[in-house]
Amino acid sequence: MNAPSESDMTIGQLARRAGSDVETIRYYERRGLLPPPPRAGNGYRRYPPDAARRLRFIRRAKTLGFTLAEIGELLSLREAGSNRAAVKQLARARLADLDARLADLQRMRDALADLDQRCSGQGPVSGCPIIEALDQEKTP
Amino acid sequence: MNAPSESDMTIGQLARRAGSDVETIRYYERRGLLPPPPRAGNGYRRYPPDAARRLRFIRRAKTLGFTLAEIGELLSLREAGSNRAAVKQLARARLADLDARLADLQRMRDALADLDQRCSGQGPVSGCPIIEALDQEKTP
DNA sequence: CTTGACCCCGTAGCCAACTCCGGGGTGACA
DNA sequence: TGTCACCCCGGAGTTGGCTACGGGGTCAAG
Repeated sequence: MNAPSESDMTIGQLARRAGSDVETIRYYERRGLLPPPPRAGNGYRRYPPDAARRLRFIRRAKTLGFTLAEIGELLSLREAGSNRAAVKQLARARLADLDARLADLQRMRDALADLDQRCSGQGPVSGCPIIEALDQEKTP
Repeated sequence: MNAPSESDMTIGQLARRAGSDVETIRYYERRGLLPPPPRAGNGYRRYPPDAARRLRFIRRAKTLGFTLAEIGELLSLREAGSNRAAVKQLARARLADLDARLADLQRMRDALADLDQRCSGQGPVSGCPIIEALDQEKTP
């Protein structure tokens, strides 16, 4: 059993099918996100069709902001058939992190947009609201 | 002239006064953000009082999201006494970058918040909306 | 005279997620 | 037989902004 199947792919074929990159796939394997596939006689990796599914899982999880470590956890959870609570906990942690980063960036954006609006863009640097804001203590 | 002044600081004093760190100051010097200060007879750096001002400039610019490279540009612009337009251009570029990152994070956040809300947190992983969303093609 | 805080230097390590390099084997096609 | 795309591997390099390390000098207090 487990004979090489017609539908198996090389790493390049997998990369194309999953919209990924050969080096990235090898990297994920080193990281433990992808199980080492069986090898053909020449040493080439031979991927079963569902390897593409796993790769796409990783890609989608990345678009939600999960780190590779977290994605590894998600994949384990899925395989272990464990409780949904663990998944939700991971999502919650990621959500909290996203909210924190959003708040930080939003604060930057608002402050900078305000300065940008107040800077005419004309005349010498001295007196420029942007430079002045950076230069001196804020007088609240 | 340029004799060591009473008000000069060692690097540690500067760090405390500017709310920074000794190692960070030396790093900024290597990066070219801070000019190499004159040295005392024992080789110690001796900073004039306005070094703290420059350090605080850097710190504030960081809170607006500028990179150290951009902060270096801002400092040069300030010293060169050049046109305000260059400053505004830097601010605009930073603003555009912040907006892009905000949009990206916001998209992640919304998608993840939606999944989180739809996941009961109870029961087995199979059927969990979060895992399912990652697992299969979106059906549009 | 010793302790401890401070200072000097160059270099290496850290984080994430790749990305590239060099050197070498494999396989389909002309 | 050549050539070209593909595959293998281990290891180093990239980005940004620090942070740590090791080994050594300096200085004021006690």
